[in-house]
Amino acid sequence: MANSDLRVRFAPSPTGMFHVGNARSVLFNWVLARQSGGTMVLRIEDTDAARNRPEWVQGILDAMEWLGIGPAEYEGPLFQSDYAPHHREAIDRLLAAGLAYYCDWARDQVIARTGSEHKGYDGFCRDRGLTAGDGRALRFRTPDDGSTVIVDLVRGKPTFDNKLIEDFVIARGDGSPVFLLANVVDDMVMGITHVIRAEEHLPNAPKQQLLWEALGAEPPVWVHAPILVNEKRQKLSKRRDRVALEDFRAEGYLAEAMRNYLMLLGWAPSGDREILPWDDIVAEFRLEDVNPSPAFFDVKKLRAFNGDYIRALSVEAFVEACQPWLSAEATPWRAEAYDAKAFAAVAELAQTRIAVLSEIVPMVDFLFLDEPVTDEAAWAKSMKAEAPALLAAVVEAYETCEWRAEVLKSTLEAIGAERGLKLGKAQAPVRVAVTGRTVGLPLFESIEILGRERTVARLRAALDRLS
RNA sequence: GCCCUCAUCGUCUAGCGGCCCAGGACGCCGCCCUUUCAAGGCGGUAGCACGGGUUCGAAUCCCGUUGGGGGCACCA
Repeated sequence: MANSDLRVRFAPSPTGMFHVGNARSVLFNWVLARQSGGTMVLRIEDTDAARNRPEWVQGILDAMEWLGIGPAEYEGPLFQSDYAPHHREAIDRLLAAGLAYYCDWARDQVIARTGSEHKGYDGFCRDRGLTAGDGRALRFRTPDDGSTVIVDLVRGKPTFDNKLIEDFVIARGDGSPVFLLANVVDDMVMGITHVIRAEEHLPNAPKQQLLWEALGAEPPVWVHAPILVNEKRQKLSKRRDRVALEDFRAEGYLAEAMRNYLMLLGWAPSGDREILPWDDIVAEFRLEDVNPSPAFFDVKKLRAFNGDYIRALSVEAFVEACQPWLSAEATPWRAEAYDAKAFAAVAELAQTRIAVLSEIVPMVDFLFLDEPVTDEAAWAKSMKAEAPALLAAVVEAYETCEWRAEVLKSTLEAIGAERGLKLGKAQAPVRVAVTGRTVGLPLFESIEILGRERTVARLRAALDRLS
């Protein structure tokens, strides 16, 4: 699609958390703008004072930047609150055209009148000729017959019976515009041609299209992307589910993996590929091919993607990527104890063993801790009857043998063999004594890097504990 | 309740009337490799919701049923 006139927008409200659903929405918008040579505008919908704080806005900008959508990639940020004059003007026009009227019925009165919470407003104030007044909201006069058909790139042409669209509120009793109106006016003023958002907005589309038409403008093309659901198939919620982009980032998910995974929810590239270069995704993505049904946001699969991305990193890049977790204030070891060279030496071995970057900490902590954190279950499982004698023999040998992984291995192998133990069995008590765990990096390479002094000391400590 | 919407392995999906007794990926299970654990390799498990049509032929088209989801504020 080459259409440099295309203008899309990402319009989050600064509610304090950028979640994966938001991430997918920006990505869809941005990809479409990018591949058409069009423009994406970022509009912060800050009209609700209750949920509007400067740091939340920064959070949106940061999240986008992390995803690879920096300031140069969009127009804005524009703020809805700056467009109040336009909202006012639109309201006046609708009023003048007889398409809007004042109504003093509050929600609970509407409910009392119809006897149901879900029947909705029935147009009671339509012809009461109310003028502007304190507490009187402004309602839009919707058509009595016909239907409203919206053009939606992923869903075809959803059709709504106008009779069923109530005369909805466009301005509150205090005169302030409501989302339905403000959102439309902003899109009109900003020249938006394609409104790409989540499916939860689908029911708003006919109302908004009616507004576009009433205001004399050509409605946009709509795109209602399927919502993301949890394992119980409910819409992802920040209260219930793990959805904050920042949390995934803090846990060590790579932005590249995240955006690749997100784009594959509801869409698939050609061929049997899933993990593919971002440029390929940008080139191939088609909104028309997006599956309209809700998609489960599967963290397990995201994790698998992330592991793939981690393994695809060069060792240098991997070392670099791990730094935030190794030098964080929360590391279990003292900051001075961290040894960059030692880490660089084991990095390659660790790279295939973690799926999210934060897992690097328990993987290498034994190198920087004065004493390893001993997992008691691991200890109980590995320190069997033959352990004392075996460890004693290992101490003796390790005090003098050449300090190289191959030698350390063959030495232990020989000691094990004397006792009828294969290497797999013989290494267990040594591993627990040195690293505190039953699983981890290849043992002899780890020991070589740890050094003779510390290794022997740990073996001795374990021996002490056993006696 | 009303409106809208969706429906291929447990999950994400390929499939757009014959190439499909349905392909890939995640998960799960085996085997190989192996210094634990990973990674990697090989193999396996499992699906077209149901019922009617249309057609020589349907996962693919139509209708209905069932089931899922979203929405129904003077929030956004």
